[in-house]
Amino acid sequence: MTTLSPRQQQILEFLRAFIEEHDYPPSIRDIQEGCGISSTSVVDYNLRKLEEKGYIRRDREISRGIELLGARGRRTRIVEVPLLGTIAAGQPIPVPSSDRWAADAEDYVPVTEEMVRGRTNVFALKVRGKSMIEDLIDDGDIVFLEPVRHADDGDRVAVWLKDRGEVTLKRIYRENGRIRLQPANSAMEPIYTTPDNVEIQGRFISSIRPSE
Amino acid sequence: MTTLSPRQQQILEFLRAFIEEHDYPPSIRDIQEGCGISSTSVVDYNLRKLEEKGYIRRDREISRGIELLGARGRRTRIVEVPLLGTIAAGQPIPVPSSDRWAADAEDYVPVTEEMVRGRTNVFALKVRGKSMIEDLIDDGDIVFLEPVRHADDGDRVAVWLKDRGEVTLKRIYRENGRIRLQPANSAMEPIYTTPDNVEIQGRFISSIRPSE
DNA sequence: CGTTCCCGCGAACATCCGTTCGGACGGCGC
DNA sequence: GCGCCGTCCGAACGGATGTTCGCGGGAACG
Repeated sequence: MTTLSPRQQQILEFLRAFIEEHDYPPSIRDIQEGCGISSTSVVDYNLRKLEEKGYIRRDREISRGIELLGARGRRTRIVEVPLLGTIAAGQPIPVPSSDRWAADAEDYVPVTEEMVRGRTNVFALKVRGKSMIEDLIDDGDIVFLEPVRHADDGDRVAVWLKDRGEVTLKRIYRENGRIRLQPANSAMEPIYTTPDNVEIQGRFISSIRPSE
Repeated sequence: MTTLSPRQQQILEFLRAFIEEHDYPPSIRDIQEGCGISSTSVVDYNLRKLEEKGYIRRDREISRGIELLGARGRRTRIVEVPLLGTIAAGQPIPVPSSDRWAADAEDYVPVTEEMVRGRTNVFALKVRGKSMIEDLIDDGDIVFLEPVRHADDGDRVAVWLKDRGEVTLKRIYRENGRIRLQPANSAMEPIYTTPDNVEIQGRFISSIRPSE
């Protein structure tokens, strides 16, 4: 990335501070005053430079049409993932449909779009228990799942066990007519059951660990 | 919180969508067109209502001077954390100073501010090896550290071992005059050394697991 | 029916604001 | 010197934008 003149650094820093404070970008004249510049054209000139170099994006002819870009000229968006409940809770988790998939979410988890790996309709569950500890999923972690009905052997999936009326996160394996739900915890035994007793609710995408 | 008229809900929703798309608020006339309203004064009227009811904040006389308030409006900010290198690399990692703390970063990791727990000057390192696997930090994970020089017993810290010319992530314990660097991996032995051989570079805050 | 209140409409106004243009200053290479 | 280039200056133009005001329709109420 190209180098910035002192004035450009100053303007960039002012942009950050201004947006941080106001939640909307400054006008050219705001920048002018804030940086002690004597003419608006100087601001315009340097903003063009900053745009060429990929630090900002401008919408021409539009007041305050300045958008700060990230490190490599990219813009990281935030996805609000609905937190639908706890996994291993006694209640089955309603699987979201795509139209009103988040209507009954208690809460939302804001994460960078990288966490959902480009998937759509991702939902989140809070993990209870340590049954997946060897897959590095701890008690209290939040897991992100994509709503799928089918999974491959070895996938980490949230399944609803009909006879137990319970949803659990396990690795799934099909073994000659029956289903093995394998915890990632050597102290725990797998669950064996039949295909008609399980309903796959989602496949594991990623997880985060909330503040300790 | 008071109830909103359909028009006010419509405007509020438009505000959210517009800001999400542009990163700056709409003008009155943007709202007018976007909501199919025939007069700017109607927009102004309803914006006043929204401000009275506490959904937005307005800066008078300032174009696009609208700020979204409230839980759903509160924007989660993104922090660009400099990725300074790999931990357990052969090279000591230069600890950033607060003024030019990120000048030599190879890359930046965008994360929600929750990941840095409100700390400032946080930096990131990519983990190599499984020495902290029982603390749920895997090979390839990215850890976030706050630059500190001192730590308490049991803290997970990045330390520079002077004699090895190496930086490593371990739990630190002081034991009658010497230092024990404890891996979270029962297959590995702790490192014993002397206080003058270690230099604490940062304390563990959180970690993420990049795409698999 | 009259009054009041909420809400919408249209136009006009004053200002805000992005853009442009001519000019100037200083460093650098030829 | 001379030209070129990056940067800055001051002023002006014109469109964008927030604000205001008078007016009207409709619902609720006495």
